[in-house]
Amino acid sequence: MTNKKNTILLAEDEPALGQIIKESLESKEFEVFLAKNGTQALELYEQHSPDILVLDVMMPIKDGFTLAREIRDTDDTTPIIFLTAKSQTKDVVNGFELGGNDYLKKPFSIEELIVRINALLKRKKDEARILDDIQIGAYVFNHNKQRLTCNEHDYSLTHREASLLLHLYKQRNNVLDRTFILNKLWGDDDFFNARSMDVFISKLRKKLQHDTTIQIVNVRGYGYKLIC
Amino acid sequence: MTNKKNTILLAEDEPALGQIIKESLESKEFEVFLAKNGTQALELYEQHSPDILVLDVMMPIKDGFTLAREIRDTDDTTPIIFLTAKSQTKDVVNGFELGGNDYLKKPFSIEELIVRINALLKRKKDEARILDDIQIGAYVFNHNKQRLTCNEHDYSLTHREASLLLHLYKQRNNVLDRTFILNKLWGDDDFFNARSMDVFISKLRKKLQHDTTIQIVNVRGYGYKLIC
DNA sequence: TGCAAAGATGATGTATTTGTGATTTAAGTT
DNA sequence: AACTTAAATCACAAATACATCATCTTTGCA
Repeated sequence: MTNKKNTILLAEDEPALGQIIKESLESKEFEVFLAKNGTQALELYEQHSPDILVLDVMMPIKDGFTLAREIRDTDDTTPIIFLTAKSQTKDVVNGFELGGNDYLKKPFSIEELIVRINALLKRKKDEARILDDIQIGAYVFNHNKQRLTCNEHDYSLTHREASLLLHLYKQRNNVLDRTFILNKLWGDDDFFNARSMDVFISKLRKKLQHDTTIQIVNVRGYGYKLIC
Repeated sequence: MTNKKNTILLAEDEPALGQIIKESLESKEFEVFLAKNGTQALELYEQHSPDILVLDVMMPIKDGFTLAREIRDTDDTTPIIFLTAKSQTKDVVNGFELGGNDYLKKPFSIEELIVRINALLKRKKDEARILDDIQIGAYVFNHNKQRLTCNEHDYSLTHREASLLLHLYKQRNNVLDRTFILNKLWGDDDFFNARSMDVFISKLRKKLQHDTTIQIVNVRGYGYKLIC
């Protein structure tokens, strides 16, 4: 993926504070759009589709909470961090209920803001990753393309194989319940589907055999565990 | 899904504080396992596989950071909240780098802890949801089962249809780039794949026609936008 | 207004996927 | 050690998915 700067929309009505936060973030290789009220922030949001929003709660014309509510109407993925002078926990609750992802009380350290921004961006990236390459031992598994690659070996997986492997991966090093997976993928955990599932486990094992540290072990009566 | 209590592993060496947090959380319908040091916490973690971890950083025998590092070796999904008396931002940075998901400085309000716990649990649930039912207008879309349902209409989707719809959904109300989707799903954006994609857009439109508020609109030369 | 490029849609033959049966192997139990 | 139940593996017919072709419609622009 391209390695361009992450963009931040910063809404802060106090000019001096806004400027210093902006500069600090820019020095950490973020691209920052600074708005001095909620209305201006909404404009900048629509123009630039920033990666993350840092919103002061108390602003003239339109406050941070109202702005967040408007944005969340159509966009429930872009992370939001609220900044506030109020120390009322009621506001914290309010912020999270509106779909905020973090809440920082003034005064805060810039360092901490940056850490929390990075944590949310990392999460966002991790979530997207499910659609990209997943490392499993020496293999690369792409659920979306239904491919499983290991050195010169390159398998294309069927839908069943790919879904099953994804579930095993999501529970890696833990037992994945037979009935859970049968209900989830086959829709019903009857005898025949269970036989069918056996076959697909078998197929996956064959394709995963080039890295012996990876194993799909059976837990008799319960399910399967992907060890990697 | 079952509606049983969410479980919390709380590691806090100060007995009085530990007890009061435990009771507060229990009053909010959480099931709480209280450990008084990192070693005991690890045992409880392995016994109960809690939904979320709340770890005091400074503890005798084994501190919260060390514990987190051990847990993250095999489990990078269970959310971790650190509690600390230290106000050094260096520690906050440290906490997040170890794979922590939130960091609360003592003294904190119980209310705020609860809000942050709920925010992380909600996120966890949302992430799992990608494997479950997604609402699109009057439809229910299950990417995993490759099904699309609307009242009495019930379609089973092919892998291509399901993946395409998921991508459109993830970018809903925004333009999804043609070449992006071609590279992502077909692996290459040549002429023939583009024709193929047209066909699948067509098939999706047909299956989505029972709710007229949903539309896949073409943006000539760029891509498609799912409006819902 | 007309032309060229982009997009939409239906039909179809080929290739792939999957459920199921038959058979073998392994794991617990008495 | 015999027995019961669960799991593994192979093979194959029926069902399904997909690329591609042919044809038609829309859009943007000269």
